[in-house]
Amino acid sequence: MGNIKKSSLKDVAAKAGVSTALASFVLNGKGKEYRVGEQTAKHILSVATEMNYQPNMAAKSLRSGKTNTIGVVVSDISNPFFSQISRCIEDEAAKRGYTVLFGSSDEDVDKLNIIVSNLLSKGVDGMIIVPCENSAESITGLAESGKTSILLLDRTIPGLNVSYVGLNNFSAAYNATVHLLDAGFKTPGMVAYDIALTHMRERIRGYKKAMADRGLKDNIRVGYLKHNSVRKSADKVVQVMTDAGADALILATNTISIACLYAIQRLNIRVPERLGLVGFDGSDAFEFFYSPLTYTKQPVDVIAQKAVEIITDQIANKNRSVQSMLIEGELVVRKSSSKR
Amino acid sequence: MGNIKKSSLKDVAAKAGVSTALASFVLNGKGKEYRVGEQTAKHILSVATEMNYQPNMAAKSLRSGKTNTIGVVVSDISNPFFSQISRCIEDEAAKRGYTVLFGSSDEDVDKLNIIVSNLLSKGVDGMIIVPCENSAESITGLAESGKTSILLLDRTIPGLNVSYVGLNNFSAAYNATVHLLDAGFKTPGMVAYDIALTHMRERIRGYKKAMADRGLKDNIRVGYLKHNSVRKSADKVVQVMTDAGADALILATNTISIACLYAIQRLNIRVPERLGLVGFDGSDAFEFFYSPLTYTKQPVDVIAQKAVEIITDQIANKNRSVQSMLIEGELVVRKSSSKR
DNA sequence: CTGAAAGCGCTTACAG
DNA sequence: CTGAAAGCGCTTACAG
Repeated sequence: MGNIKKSSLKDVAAKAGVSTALASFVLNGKGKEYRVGEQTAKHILSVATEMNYQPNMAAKSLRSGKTNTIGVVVSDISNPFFSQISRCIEDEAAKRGYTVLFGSSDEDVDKLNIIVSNLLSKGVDGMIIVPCENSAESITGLAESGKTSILLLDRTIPGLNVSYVGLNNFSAAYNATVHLLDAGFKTPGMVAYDIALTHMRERIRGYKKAMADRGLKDNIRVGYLKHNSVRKSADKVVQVMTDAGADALILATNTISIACLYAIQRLNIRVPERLGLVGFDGSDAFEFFYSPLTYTKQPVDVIAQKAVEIITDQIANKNRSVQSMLIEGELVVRKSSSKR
Repeated sequence: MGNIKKSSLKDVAAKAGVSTALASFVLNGKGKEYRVGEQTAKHILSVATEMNYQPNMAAKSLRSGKTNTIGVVVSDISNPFFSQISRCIEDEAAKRGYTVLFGSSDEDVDKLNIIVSNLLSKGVDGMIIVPCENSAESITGLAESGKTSILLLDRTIPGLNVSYVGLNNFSAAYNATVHLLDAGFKTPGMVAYDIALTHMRERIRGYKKAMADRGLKDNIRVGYLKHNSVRKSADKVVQVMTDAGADALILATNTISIACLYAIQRLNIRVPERLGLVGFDGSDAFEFFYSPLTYTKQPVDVIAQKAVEIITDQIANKNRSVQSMLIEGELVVRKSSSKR
């Protein structure tokens, strides 16, 4: 039992009767490149396997300046949207030989800064960041420092020339609104967050534009939930908006959707008869709500895939070539938005 | 822009006009211990801040043999139960100065082995592992190698003397069964997975024991879902069990619960009139199912907290002192298990 | 084709 | 109270 010393490159080299250089070449698959004898190579490999050699990543990193690690800062990894996207990022990164380090900012700049700073210490080769409110300054600083590659996810920072992958929020909200209008609803409103982040702004803008395009400028109603008391404010906002005449609601995020469903259940409002509904992101809860929810589905796998693709590309090519990409959402139509 | 060189300890020391030793002591909070002059200490600290010094973790790890990192291997981080527990682990670990590295095994030994091997390379100080089927051998090997501290989560490996934190599955299932019987159901059955893992075995054992204690040995019915086609097999199993006379079901995991709810909805079985229900783990979906679900709640935060506490303790004390802990679940009673 | 050696950034006995 | 120096495990020019 216990304390079996891990074998080092040196041990392997010694046992194989070669120099550490040779062992290193072979073990890193650079045997051909450095024209190591085929016999020698095979021998080294078998010795390494036999000794159960595990390279010490700390040493590798220290020497190479690369960690093959990317940091991912989301809002909260226990939120279904982010846990799904994290899982996809993990898989996609693994395919490319990268390990992922996660952190949850809770939409708080201070936490975000601490996480970023830790990731920097860990020497991540790049970071995928979901920026939170008031994080523009520190992220800009990070980007300009050139210490690591950055890609923004889900939301971007206007004016900052950094890669970004996210949903086409504008069109998603636009389409949801048009869908409700086409289904016969007259005065759809939107329930959003009281935050100034781009994804939210774009969703609101998409809704407003659709209303304006249909000549319903005067019926635009946006209700704002407080980020730190979603459930409570949902009760109020849903009440206020329906009282004011909204006959349908576009729920601007996953969490907002759930919170509003609870509110609607409590307020006993009939869906879709008295209130049409379009949710965001999908959830098992949407299926079991008595009137299954129509919702905008984000292709999480595609988003994750593109994000990892771009960031690893950036890392590999050392090019600061900024690439951004908007992914189109998909409207999944169900009962909650059917007038009849 | 670009390529600002990160400042090293040496840079800080040079600028402060001291040796790297001194700088190292002070920056690691060991100034007192090594009796560094207070002036000197302050000066070093301010220079470090000014230069925005970030220690290079790779170098620290290489030198110290510690990474202040723990690896966490769950089944699937996008599964709500695991994403929640991961989040709690992250927070709890951060409090203690540890960073967490996650991996998802998908209940597959090969994937688990790859992840473990990667974590070992990364030099994690300890691992929290949710063992999957057939992983007993490799985990035993890992434990015996003494290369890292291990704690098993959610499930354990019988006969392996390793720390373990998980729910008291036996009593959770026992209580759920008794609850259904007390509520007036006569022939509750259990829907479980076709796997031999301890958490599942214990839940089944708890159910059977409760039935036996109530003299209902002959009415014991356990239906097994296939792990790789949960939804499909749920349709069949629910049908078969109700046909066979089950008037209530205990759903043995979160995923099983959701799958069975879909099946019940499709089969149009009235809950709780024709079928009483107790789910597992909690979910928003449970709330919106037309007959809100009674369920066994796992205190995820406590489980995560204990797990991190024990593993960090093990790491710090280098003691192989094995500690195990069973956490009691809580039955949240709702409509789905009320006869009237 | 192969080996000896420098050096990545840090910590820590060891001297003073 | 402070400094010079070894060494953690690896990679990679540089010689041969």
